[in-house]
Amino acid sequence: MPGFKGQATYSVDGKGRVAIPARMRACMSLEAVNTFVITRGFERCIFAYPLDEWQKIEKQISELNPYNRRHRAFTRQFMRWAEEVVLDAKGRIALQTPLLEYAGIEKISMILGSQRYIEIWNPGRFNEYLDSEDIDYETLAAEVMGS
Amino acid sequence: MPGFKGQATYSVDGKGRVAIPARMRACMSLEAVNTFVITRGFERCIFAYPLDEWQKIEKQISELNPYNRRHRAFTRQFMRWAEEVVLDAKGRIALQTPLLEYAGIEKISMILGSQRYIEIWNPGRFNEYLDSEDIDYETLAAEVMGS
DNA sequence: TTAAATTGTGGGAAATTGTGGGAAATTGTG
DNA sequence: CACAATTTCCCACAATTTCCCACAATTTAA
Repeated sequence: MPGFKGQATYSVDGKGRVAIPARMRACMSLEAVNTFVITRGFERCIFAYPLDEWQKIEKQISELNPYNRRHRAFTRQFMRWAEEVVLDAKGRIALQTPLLEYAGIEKISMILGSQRYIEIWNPGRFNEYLDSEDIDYETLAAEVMGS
Repeated sequence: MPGFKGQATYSVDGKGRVAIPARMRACMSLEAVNTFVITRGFERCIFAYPLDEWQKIEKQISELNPYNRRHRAFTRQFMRWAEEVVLDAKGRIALQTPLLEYAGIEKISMILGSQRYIEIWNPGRFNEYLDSEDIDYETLAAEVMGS
């Protein structure tokens, strides 16, 4: 099970459809049955989980205690933005308006493979993110992966 | 058995009918036989459980001790607002006046998927809830799902 | 280097979904 | 038993979504 890799800049058409790059589609397992769950991601982008990966997360959510106020709050926030979408015959998914607004995406989107999931960004916003977050590749690597 | 997800803003007509979004209807198991149990929810919204899910909860309630005063109190409060409703041909359910009043719903309702059940809110009240409850998505996630 | 296959883009037609309202059936009341 | 009020069932319409086809660009194969 290889993770999602690579990046691409694709157009978003009038119906909110975005193509998922073929080489990323090729990484999906059969259990995902050509289905993604898209939702609000961190840093204002859209996350797209292949169905089988999403189900692992949802299982954790289902084990929370619904009589605990904070657990309820999290379940609501987590689930209400999520949406199951199936690839069409041309390998595209449809993104609903609320998610597009959240991510500030209009005509153009940037698609990143990020191991277990795919990220969909407004290209400009992604560059701002790179500038704002103090990301020096080597420093970051040492901090996160270093001893 | 995927949980309910997504959100929608739908109208409530003069007869108190609300459509359940098609995406959510698709999540119901066959055992639910197109039936929901609606009741008072927490945070002043309406909860709608698919019948099979409700039955699991009712089973837990049935195991409470009827000779314990607090258990009796909880059982009363839990059961007396509950109502079985069947989807009509267009995928709607009818909400009775007492529940609509409890949730403060008039013309417009907000419908949230929340894993095991669906929530129906007055949209304004939902926003107030978001403001009042301290909900920063990332903070909440860390708190509930562990660091 | 050319031909064939695949991939990304767009749009029209068909099916589904959400909304509202009227008529028939049911219920409760006097 | 009759009447009013409510609920259920059914139909019509508009909006949206889904499905399908055409075409251009790119990649792969010969």
